[in-house]
Amino acid sequence: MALDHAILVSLLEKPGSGYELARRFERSIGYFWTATHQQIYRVLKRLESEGALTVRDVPQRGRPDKKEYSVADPGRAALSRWLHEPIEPESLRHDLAVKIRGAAFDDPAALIDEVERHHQVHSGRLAHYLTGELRDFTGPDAPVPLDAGQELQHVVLRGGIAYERMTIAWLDDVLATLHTLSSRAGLAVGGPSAHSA
Amino acid sequence: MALDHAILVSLLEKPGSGYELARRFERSIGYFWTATHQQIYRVLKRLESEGALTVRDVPQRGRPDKKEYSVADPGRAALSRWLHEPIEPESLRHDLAVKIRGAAFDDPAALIDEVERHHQVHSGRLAHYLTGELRDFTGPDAPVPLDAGQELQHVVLRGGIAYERMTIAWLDDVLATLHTLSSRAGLAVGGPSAHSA
DNA sequence: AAATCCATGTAAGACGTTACATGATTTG
DNA sequence: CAAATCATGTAACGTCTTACATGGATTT
Repeated sequence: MALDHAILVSLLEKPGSGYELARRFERSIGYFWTATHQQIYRVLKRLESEGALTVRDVPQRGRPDKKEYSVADPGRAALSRWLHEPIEPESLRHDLAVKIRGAAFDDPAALIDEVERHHQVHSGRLAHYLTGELRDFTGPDAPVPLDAGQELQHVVLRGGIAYERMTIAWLDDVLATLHTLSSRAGLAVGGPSAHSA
Repeated sequence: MALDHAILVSLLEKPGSGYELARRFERSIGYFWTATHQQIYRVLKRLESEGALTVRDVPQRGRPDKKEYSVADPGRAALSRWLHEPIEPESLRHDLAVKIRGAAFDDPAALIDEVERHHQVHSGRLAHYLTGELRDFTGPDAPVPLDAGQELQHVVLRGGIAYERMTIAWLDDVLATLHTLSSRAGLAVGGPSAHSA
């Protein structure tokens, strides 16, 4: 289960509360793993009961107290064990691709808006990643040289950037295909004036 | 739930048994959605009980009988409804990226073998996709012109090909980063002969 | 006054994985 | 004769998602 390990890595990078972890999963860690706060709270509890984490109650003024979790030695050891185990290359689950193949049995043109919406979302993510890259790794305020942890974070971020660029190019390809098919649909072999069923 | 819809699309493309679907999920549909035979049998039963599918018992000689499922009108309607609903752009779950970030707290060089193994798997998938593309869409035996369904299958396959190419390039980047870090680890600022802790 | 943020949680249900089970036929 | 292929399923368990619930502080 990689959620355990993703949480351990994130807490090693910086201790924090369940709420803070949930925010990180919307940002940097979220580039490659998603989780909701419900999942996170459950796993934090389990990892603490297993001794992998320690908690510290942090009272706050004007805010609910928070529980700050840190990685304990057994947690670090469990992570290290996992790092040395081989894992399966992941398999995709891509709803949009199911839709595209399904469109053959419906109206392909009806998918155009949906694909354009996905295009916008991915363009937004790319812009966000590029901003983060400039801020943390390649801009004038970035540390020089980067330490090992930062180099590794950077190469993961480059993966996210490459993924978004590839996806955007593919969505352009999909849009071109859908446009071709819908203009083709109006035409029979003899030309625009041909009879239709 | 996209497994329902992936099964409906696959059965619209060609009716078949649970076993045959499981094989397809290892191949063409599996480019973008995975499922095991246990999941498939459960969903087939449910879809049939809901009236979305019809079954036909096909006796076979020297083999267990099979149940051939086809999509009924309510199933087609359910698929069409889903096609017109917006879906969320998917979020990644990439174990290897978790490992790469985790490597900062362990030995980055220990990841090299694992990354090379993933590289090989993705290279194999790419070769497999390219073979399929040549056979079905771009080679001399492919139909000309392709119909709408084939064009849509092809654009999805192009997505799989782009994904594998992007991933392979990224894994090269990861390997270069890991090699740089492990050669750097042996060196202190003053050069190879510097003292170590 | 309403919405959003911080901060934590419970509960129910859907979904997915792994292991187990059967049995004939074909291939090596 | 052993292993793989075809074909279907059950059971148990683990994970993930969605909805519900609370309550003060801050922002609009």
